[in-house]
Amino acid sequence: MRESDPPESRPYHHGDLRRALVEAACRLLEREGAAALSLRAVAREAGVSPAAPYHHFKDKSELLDAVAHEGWDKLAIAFQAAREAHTSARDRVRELGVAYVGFANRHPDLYRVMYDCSRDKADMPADVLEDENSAYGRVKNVLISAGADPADEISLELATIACWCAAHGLAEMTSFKQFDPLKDALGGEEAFLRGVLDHVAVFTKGL
Amino acid sequence: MRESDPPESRPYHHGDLRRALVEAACRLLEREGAAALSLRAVAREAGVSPAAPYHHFKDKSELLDAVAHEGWDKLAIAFQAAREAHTSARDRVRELGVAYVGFANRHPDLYRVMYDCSRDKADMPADVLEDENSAYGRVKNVLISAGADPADEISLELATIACWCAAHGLAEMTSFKQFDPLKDALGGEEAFLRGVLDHVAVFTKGL
DNA sequence: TGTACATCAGTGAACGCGCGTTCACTGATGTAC
DNA sequence: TGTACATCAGTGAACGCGCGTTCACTGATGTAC
Repeated sequence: MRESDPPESRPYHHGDLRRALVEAACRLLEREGAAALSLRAVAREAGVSPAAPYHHFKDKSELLDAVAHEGWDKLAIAFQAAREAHTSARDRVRELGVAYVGFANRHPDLYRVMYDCSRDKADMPADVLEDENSAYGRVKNVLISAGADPADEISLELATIACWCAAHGLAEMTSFKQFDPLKDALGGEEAFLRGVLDHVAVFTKGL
Repeated sequence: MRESDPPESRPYHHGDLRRALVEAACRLLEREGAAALSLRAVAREAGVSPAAPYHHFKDKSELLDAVAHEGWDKLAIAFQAAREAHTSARDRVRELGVAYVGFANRHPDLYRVMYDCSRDKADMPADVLEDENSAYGRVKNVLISAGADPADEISLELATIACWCAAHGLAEMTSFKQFDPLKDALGGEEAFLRGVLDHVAVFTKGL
């Protein structure tokens, strides 16, 4: 209801409709889920005509890209917090996983959009992979800072992929209702995540 | 074109339209992907009117369930083959993973449907979880037969979930084009999967 | 400081599309007598 | 063995829906003189 609260107060020109659309999309994702995320619905949520978004995005997929980008930014913040206060290599890798999966668990539909965009961009220029800010680069860096030997390239790549896949798998599956009893037995979502991640180890030279 | 090959030869009554629809759906998944899997498209592929499927399935989601079921059956066969000829606990767990992920890699869109159906059924009666033939039950059994202590219940559950999540994550991500160079360097898809899975270990009492 | 005008960022109606589902129907099948 | 009839498994036309996108438009803004 936010957008229709003062319906006549919004000026003809919006100010920053691009931003407003991305935020409306995020709100919709939380409220109605990924299946409800149509361009028209986003425009509606932002209180604007269905044609308006086309002044800011080439098409629907460009809007989705922006939403995904927003998501990765939010995740980066969650990572920042997790990086502190853990000393052992094992702990740091695990807590990165907890941060990643916890984020996906708190924003499952946003995470879906993020993941799908990455997937579709799978044939992007390779240097994106090496980007410090990409999830992939981030995982690799944590492994290195946790002691992995960067000289053993192939092994490090495989370990990074293993980490990311395990995190992604858990991220998608952690909301299975089937796990609820176990979560309760362990004392909540985070304890459950730590429990699962404690049963996995990643190997590479140096770890 | 299979269905329109002898277009006038098909009798008015189909014989086993239910089966034919499930097979048509699988063909569509391979050929056009999950996004193209509409009820109408399946009927079209089977050479039948859009209303015909309703004599065999309550609605679209019931057809999807049948397709997913078919998928799990196919996966079970792949598992059977993987169970043989590996002796060490580590190898057996890993080869189960290779079989699972390899299947998902060969049939990515079918795997999507299977996974989505499981997800939607997440509030099913709990005994499905314990079903020997469920992916979950199967993983757990391999862990036990590989030496995991079934008495340490919580730990075994967590290890099973860890396995399944890692497998699912890799299953979804293995088709990322970004990994192609590494796959080539290692000598193919299977070598890549073994490489990644070799960098992960699952812990529980007895392993 | 005031005005003309190009540009920008919206509107709202319309387009064609494919979807899931329903409906009244009809052709084929098989069973009872 | 032949026939009447209930039942089954299809047809094809139609429903309403929401979608992405385009279009001609108009109101607001800001810049040049």
